[in-house]
Amino acid sequence: MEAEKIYREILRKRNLRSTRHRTAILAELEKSRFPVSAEDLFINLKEKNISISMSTVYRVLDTLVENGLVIQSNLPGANKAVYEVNKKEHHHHLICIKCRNMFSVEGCPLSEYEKSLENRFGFSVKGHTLKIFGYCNECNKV
Amino acid sequence: MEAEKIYREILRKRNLRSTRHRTAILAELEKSRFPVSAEDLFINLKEKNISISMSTVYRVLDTLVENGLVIQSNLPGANKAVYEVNKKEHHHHLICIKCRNMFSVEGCPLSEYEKSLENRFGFSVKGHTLKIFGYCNECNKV
DNA sequence: CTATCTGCAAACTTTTTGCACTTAA
DNA sequence: TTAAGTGCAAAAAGTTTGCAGATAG
Repeated sequence: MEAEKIYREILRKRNLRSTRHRTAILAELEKSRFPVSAEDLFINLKEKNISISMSTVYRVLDTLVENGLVIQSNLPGANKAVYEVNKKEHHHHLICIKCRNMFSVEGCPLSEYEKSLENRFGFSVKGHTLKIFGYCNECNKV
Repeated sequence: MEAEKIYREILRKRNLRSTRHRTAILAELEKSRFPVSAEDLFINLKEKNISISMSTVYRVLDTLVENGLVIQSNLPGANKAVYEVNKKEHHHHLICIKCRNMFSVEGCPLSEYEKSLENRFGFSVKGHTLKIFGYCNECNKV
């Protein structure tokens, strides 16, 4: 149960109570290769015989998002949110328009661009999201 | 009624019937400085005494999106979609986290980056969305 | 012990759908 | 004339909330 200790630690740092559900959801997000919806989480936890309700899933996700542990985003066309752990390394997403999987890529080519926006428009940049759409390596093969 | 002719033309090119509602929604989107929700459109049209129902707004938006005339997107945290005309010039969005307005910026710094993704991951890029969050010029002044 | 978390059921918001009627071409 | 568009009301899908009971610290 090393992993569980880590989550308790993370939560404690933010003055958040560490509950069975919060650690379970963090663990679940941590091990997922790509962002998942609230319902995905609900189903995954149920499969592990963790008893939880949708309202708790949403409430836990809300607190985790508010505390910067989790990132919430929306795919165009899908009218539900997806969630992923906030890896502190800034990253972006490759989204396959065939299999709908979402992959993370580290690194970011935008810092120069952001500076230019501040100069041109007086817009002070606090962050950004970049999503790249296309066909993933697997789907290209087919 | 020059403008109306233009929309009829645009629709005809795609083999879409030109209806009062389609041209009205296109016109509405065209003149909006930033993306609007289905409900915004509904209200704006009602204010102009154009009789329309929400289902028609959604159905019209769906066809316009399918035919590439309109772009649909979702802001994280807001659980509703927003729509804008698809200006063929590729552009990005500045989103003010205070006043929530969304501004368009032309130009794009990402073509080199996209090539590198194709090389590194075998991911064939078909498009991307970039949203920049921060404080707009107005909100910075306050 | 007590503030916080949780489950349930109900409410709310956004979007979709079936069907009868209307309209563009 | 007729295939496509529309309004209405109802349903679906996603998310939020109030409240009574459970739990972490």
